[in-house]
Amino acid sequence: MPELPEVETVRCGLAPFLTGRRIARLTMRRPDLRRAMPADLPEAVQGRTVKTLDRRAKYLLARLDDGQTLVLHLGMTGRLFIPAPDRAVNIHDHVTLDLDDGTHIVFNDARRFGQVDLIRTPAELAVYPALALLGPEPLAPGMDGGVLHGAFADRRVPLKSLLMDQRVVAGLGNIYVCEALFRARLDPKRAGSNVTRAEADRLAKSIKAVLLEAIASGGSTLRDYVNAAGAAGYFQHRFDVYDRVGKPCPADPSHTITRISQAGRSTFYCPQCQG
DNA sequence: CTGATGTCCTGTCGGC
DNA sequence: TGCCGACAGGACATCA
Repeated sequence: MPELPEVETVRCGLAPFLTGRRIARLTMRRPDLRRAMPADLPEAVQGRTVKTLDRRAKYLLARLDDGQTLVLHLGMTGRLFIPAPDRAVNIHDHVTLDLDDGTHIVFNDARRFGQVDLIRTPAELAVYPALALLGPEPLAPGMDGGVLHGAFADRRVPLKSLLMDQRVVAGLGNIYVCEALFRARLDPKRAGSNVTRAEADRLAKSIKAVLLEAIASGGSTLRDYVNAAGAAGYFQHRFDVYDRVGKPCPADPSHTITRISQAGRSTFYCPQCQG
């Protein structure tokens, strides 16, 4: 579900509530997500104070005062939010957090593709596989066309798949890959190795632009995503190509947005503009 | 190494 | 209205 802009929106919304607060209680209502949560998670974090809530790619990292890191990934349908006072407990509320000031936070994930894990030490954090293999943050100052061009060299994989690969650039998913490729007017089927430096520059700028705009809009809400307060984002109204099969191309209304399948996922693009 | 496919799980939507 | 299949924002394993 949530790609980088949605995760960043959640982080911004929850950080003020979590930062400096002590975890009074963590409740595991259902530990068997895609990977099981550690059985001793509640005891391990109880009484600890959250120093910061950070984001790496699509992962949220709550740094605790004893050197532990609580890792959360929202998968496809995960939500992390502060429920309204009258909200009833839902069967997909897998973890709840109670903070020392009475704040209540819910991790809800219908499809259970998400992840909640505890990294016990900084040393363990440094080698945690899911994080250690991640490529550069797309919004980092150093992430430019040169980085992409280097990562694309000798790769015959299509651009779409390369950008979905979290080792190439970390945090993009199906929506923003499609949107960035359209903005850069690049064919999703193009092999990485024949992308020029100028095209890579264009792509890097397009990725940054679409992510920043999406973050400014509070992310995208298709089915499940909601921000920290449980509200929907707005960026879905500004998609150029994603989920717009048969609709006119925003750049030239005489063209039609088309859907193809790449690596088992839908790709939306304009065959003329991105030819 | 590559690229395609399958898998985890539940919900929703469109078509009949 | 009800049923059924297709599809869904991620990440990873497995296969040829």
